[in-house]
Amino acid sequence: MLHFIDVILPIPLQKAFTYHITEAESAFLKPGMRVAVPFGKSKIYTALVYTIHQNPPTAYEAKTIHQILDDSPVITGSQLKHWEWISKYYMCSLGEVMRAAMPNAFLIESETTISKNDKVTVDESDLKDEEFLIYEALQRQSSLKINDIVSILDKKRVLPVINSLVKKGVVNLQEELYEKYTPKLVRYVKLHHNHKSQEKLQELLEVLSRAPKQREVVLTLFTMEAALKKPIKVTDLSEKSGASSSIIKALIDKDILEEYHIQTDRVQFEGEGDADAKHLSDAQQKAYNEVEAAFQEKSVALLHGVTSSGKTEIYVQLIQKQLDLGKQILYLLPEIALTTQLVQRLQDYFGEKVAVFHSRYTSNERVEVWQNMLNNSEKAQVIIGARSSLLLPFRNLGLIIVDEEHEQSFKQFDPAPRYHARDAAIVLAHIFQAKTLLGSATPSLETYYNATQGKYGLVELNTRYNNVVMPDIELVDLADKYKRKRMKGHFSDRLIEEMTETLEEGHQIILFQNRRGYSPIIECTTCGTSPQCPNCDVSLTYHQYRDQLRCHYCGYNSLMLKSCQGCGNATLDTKGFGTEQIEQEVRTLFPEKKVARMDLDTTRGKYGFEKIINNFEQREVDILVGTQMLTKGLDFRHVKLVGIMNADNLLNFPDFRAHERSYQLMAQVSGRAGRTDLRGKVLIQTYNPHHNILQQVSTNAYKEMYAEQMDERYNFKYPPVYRLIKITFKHKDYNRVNLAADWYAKSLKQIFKANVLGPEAPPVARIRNLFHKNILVKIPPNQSLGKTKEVILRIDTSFNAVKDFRSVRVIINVDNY
DNA sequence: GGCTCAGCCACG
DNA sequence: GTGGCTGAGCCG
Repeated sequence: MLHFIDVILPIPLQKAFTYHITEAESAFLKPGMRVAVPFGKSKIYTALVYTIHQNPPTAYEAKTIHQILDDSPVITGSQLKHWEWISKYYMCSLGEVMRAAMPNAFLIESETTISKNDKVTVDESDLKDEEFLIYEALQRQSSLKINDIVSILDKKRVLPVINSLVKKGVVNLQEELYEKYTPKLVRYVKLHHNHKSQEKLQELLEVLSRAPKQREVVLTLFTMEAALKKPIKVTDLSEKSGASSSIIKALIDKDILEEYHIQTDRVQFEGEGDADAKHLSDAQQKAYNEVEAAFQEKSVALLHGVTSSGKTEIYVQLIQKQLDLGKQILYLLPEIALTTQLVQRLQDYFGEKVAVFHSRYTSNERVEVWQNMLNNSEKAQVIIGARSSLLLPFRNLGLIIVDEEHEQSFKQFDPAPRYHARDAAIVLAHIFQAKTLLGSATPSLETYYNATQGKYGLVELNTRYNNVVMPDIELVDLADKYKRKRMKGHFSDRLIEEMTETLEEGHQIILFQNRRGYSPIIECTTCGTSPQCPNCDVSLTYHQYRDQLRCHYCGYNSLMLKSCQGCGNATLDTKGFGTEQIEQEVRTLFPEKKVARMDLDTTRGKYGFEKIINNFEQREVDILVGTQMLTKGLDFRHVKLVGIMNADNLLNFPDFRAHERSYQLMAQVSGRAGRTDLRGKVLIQTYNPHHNILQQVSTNAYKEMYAEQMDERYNFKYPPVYRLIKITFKHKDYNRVNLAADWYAKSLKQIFKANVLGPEAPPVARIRNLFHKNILVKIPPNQSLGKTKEVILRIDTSFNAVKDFRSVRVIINVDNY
């Protein structure tokens, strides 16, 4: 009997790949183990065993695997089930899910190295110039990597040269595999076993009487061992005894001390772990009870609690309950809200049981969390993480909390898998028969819809913790202020008054402007031309702090122009404004106050935003200017005033969710005001003070907003009433994208008729020199989502059969909102 | 003519 | 994803 495995490879291919294995391997391998397999002409990749079977492939001879990498699965069965759902629902390959889920260190790849063949005497005249260069380099170095050769020859295509050398027998090729994960080893010391007996010890101390420093070290080691009763780190010994590492090394070299290594976790917990959970207020207790009651009947519940209502305390109670039942908890947050503040708080309650997982972790750190979870270790009972932590190997999940449920950053856009963490969380919980709690002060329409339809339980929490009053929200009419010349730059007299007062009282201010840079458009007042990005169809944004023009789509940048490229006049003017300009104006208005800016440009780097948040927390900054980053579940205690510089560019955003988003954004920023005993103040500057959304924000009328927006969604057939699938086409040839998109749309329309919109060019029709076109498929409530996807896949297959279309990149985005 | 580069295909 | 093949374009 022949044995085979189908494997998942971390590449975007739908196909299954079959390899031949021996009978012994077949008995040993289990789904979820990693194997190294040859793929393509020379490379070796990490693959995951998917199925083990006895069906030989008919069309080809299966290759054999290179080696087995694990002795037990690194992927659990429930994980595979979840991956399958993601791959099917979001129309991507299992390989793409695998790539997103697995820490990089698990995905070893081979690297080709070249060494010289000593068995052959080389006739140097037989070598071409390039071949000789490599031959020469090998005289000095025993082996070369492909990259080394690229730099020796200074060109990209080096493989033909190498192949020719192999043919001539001058060199040999090896494929080397590297295990990328390196455990962190900590050095420990103990007394060398030669000196363990009492008499030997006496002897030793006498010998050392002439080396007081070394004697001191040995004595310190004894006291430490006696006091701590656990292994002694070299660093600790050095610190306690005041001896330098060279003294300790001398003792080790003399076989007086013995060093050894213990593998340790890179991620160490810091919290106390014994803090008592805060007592719930009556309102919180009531909400907690209602959540529990909802879970009796439904597997998902929405906790709709106004900003500062103390949702976290309720989560803490729910987590404690699951821990008592011996279950794991996943606490999902938008990436940016994963600050040390919050993690610290939870570690104070749950100590070592808390594990954190997010994209700023290094590959090695991720492997450690992964391993802890596979072992169902005590250290991985409460997982706090961003979107991607959904893909971890849970063993015994009892509850998933999705906090700030409305955040759009839960949806992954690029690359595939384009999953929504909230929805994928509900499916994951279902696999474990666990519960999901969605929390938000401004729930997304689709979630609130599901809650009102009875699909989810609904719990409302309307009082703020400690009975802090909701902030007072005032709308400022910009048209009127400009007409009456009450503006200084982009600040109305009202905003300046409130700022002055707040600063005098010693409180802090947040200013919100949803655009980074200094100004989004530079325009020549003589001829009207404005500098455009050479690769994208957008105008360049001026960034003053580097005196640069930058494209926010492709990263292109150039120095700020001195004069217009069109007419040569030095009559350049700025249009529109971003965070930089606001920051600058604040400095002029309040020169003695400290201002900081928080946007993509100031938060690059591993701890970029944490630094800004901490500075603000510590009150080293009085005024914080920022983009929507400010809204994501950050806790600032001393902010009294929030200013929204211009609400209109939010409201006018070309997207069916613009109004919903604007409400959420403004309500969330407003929620940052007035945390302590004083009432917060929010000023919203706008040209449309009578806009319904602004009225609803200022009166905190979520339900009105919901009802009105739902009306529009019904009328215009948008989610949550209809579902959406967006299909994007990209190609560097304008005509080809158009033809391809037209063909695709025509095929779709034959089946879905008027529910196919487009093809339409997006507002920015060219990005990185690729032209874009979109088709939107709307799916009515009574139409099967699964069937719809089948039709799309069928059309996609025939599309790819057309030779001219194959090179057009097609991106299918399910639930593209 | 020979070389390089881009586009396209297949990979088990 | 990546190497190999093929045809188009460019310099000597």
